[in-house]
Amino acid sequence: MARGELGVAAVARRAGVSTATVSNVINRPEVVSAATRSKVLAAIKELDFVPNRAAATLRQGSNRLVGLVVPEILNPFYAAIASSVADAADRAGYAIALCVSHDDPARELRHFETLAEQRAAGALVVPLSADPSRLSQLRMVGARLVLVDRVSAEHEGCSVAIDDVEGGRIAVEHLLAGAPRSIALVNGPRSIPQCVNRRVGARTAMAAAGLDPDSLVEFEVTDMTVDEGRRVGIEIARAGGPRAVFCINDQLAVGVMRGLGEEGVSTPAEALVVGYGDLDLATEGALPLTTVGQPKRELGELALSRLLAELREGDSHHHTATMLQPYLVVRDSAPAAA
Amino acid sequence: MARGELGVAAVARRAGVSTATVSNVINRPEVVSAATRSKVLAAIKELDFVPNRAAATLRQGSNRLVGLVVPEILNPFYAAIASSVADAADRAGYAIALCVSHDDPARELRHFETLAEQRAAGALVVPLSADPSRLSQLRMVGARLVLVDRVSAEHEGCSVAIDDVEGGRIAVEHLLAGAPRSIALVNGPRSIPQCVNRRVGARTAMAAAGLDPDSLVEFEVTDMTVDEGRRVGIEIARAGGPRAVFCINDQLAVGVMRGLGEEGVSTPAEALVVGYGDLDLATEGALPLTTVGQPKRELGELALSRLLAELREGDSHHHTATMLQPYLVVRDSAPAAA
DNA sequence: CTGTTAGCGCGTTCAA
DNA sequence: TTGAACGCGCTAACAG
Repeated sequence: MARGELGVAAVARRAGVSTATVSNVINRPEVVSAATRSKVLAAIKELDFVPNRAAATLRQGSNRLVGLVVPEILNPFYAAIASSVADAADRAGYAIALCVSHDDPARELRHFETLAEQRAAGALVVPLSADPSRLSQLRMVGARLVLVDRVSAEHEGCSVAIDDVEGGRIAVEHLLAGAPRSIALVNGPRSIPQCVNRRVGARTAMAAAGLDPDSLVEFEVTDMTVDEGRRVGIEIARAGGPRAVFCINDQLAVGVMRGLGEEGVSTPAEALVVGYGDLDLATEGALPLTTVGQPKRELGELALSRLLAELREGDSHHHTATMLQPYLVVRDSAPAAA
Repeated sequence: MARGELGVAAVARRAGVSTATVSNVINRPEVVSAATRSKVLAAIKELDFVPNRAAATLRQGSNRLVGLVVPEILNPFYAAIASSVADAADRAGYAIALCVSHDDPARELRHFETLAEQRAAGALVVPLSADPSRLSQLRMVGARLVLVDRVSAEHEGCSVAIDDVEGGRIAVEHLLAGAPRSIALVNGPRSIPQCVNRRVGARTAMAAAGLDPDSLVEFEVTDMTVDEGRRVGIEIARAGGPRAVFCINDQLAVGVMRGLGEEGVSTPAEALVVGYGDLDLATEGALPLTTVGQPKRELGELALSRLLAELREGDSHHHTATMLQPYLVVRDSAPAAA
């Protein structure tokens, strides 16, 4: 109304029916006779009636709104999740509240509060820390939660993640197929779970090939950037180090390729490089980087569908922890073994 | 309240005050004496009271929620806008509803309806078409609108955009400083306003240098991708075409560099290339691409601040159309003239 | 500074 | 299948 708004009452009057009937036409059209229905719809159109969802929310205790809480939206990985979640939410008639925690736990907490105040039906969250106690505020108002890209034994609810161990494994498995003298791992800080897990996978692949996991030549960088990668690439080249390099992300891989190249070690002729993440810079062909792809779209879609299922099923719902499988994207930097 | 919820009344009882006082503590703390305030805050904490914004919205006619309607969130340009808008909204205590129209006008329209039903206070929209009539639904419920990255003479409201003409101009101006024999423009479809505007700027720069704008050697591609750019790069190289190339976006520029390179034309020694957009693939150093940078963060922040100003000022607000200036980011693909 | 009261618009009874 | 009436939780207006 806001502009002389009148609500269902006005529509009811106009259509010569009761407010309950108008409500039914909007929410359960199948329960209203075709004749009344079209009368009501006509009245709605004539009056430019816009249902007030706040009233419905107040009445029903929950809004058709789901929160999407991510650490960062500039990161293409999260952007991809947001994109698929937005699509799926759209189809289901839910609005999505974008919450960017920006690596700030306080901000994340404020977002939970806001979602609770809005009586969001639920939230998909990529939590900053796996500490589940922070999520209690949301549960308090009956919101359902799905953990995305993280798993937590303590989390009471569904979770959907991508198997980083497997990703590390297939990356190194692929490199080993080239029968290199030795293999390097360019890793990020151990404080990042992904780095830990991908490394575990890498070592698993070594062991599976009958090699000593400790023979993996490890480099650890603080910033997982192209520049750091380049530095490591130069170092590897000068030291005559491994000619097969698994980088924990694509930025590092790009840098390593450049660093190697600057020292006269060409890819893939003299060195193989595998990245991780399948960023646009790889996808769009900026660089022919062999990398580990992640089912980002499925991740988002599945997360939302788990949430909706929980909403639908209520207490009869039983939680699931899903692990999606990454896949190898073979390009020139590490071609398939002959 | 969803879990035996009781609302302000319960808090009021617990604190021994009236509901109005509780409301004041929440919304205008400065109007309540320190003593009562702390009593109320204590009660709120003890009861784990979570204000129900739906009720407030119902009462006030508008939610502290702004819609962000973008064509696509995977596009890093829009992701950057989303990021800055999210930050700014956060600071202002607004939630943001992410609406991805995905190049589908019907979906865009549904988003407007949803925002209207949620009684969003306003929306920042990057419209699919400049047709302003589609926005009426939102206005109908009193929502304020700010147009982002588009201008429309017919739009009743503020707008914030980036000056693409100027961007095209500085790009070609920079190339001209290298005193090339001639200049190529690799453009996208004329149906895209950005392509038209950047071209205008390019021609302006030609004219300003005393050259015939028609001497600009133009290539037009349908898909503005790396692959298409590569195709054009090869074509330019083989034809012995211009050795200074302005590409309408960074993907094309990357492709052109590659295509030229494949034909033995090296950058920047034998050819200069300038892109547009300053995508991550450039920023992160994947490729040392000289390009036109855009103040994306400012764009988002300013858009939201215009919206908030309009909300604050009400009818005394007067609309503004702001044009932000792009800037040249000089890297190796077209270094500064000696 | 604080209390009282009257709806905001809708979904849901319950009866007809 | 439809109608009448109630109240969800909150805030604006006014009274004290």
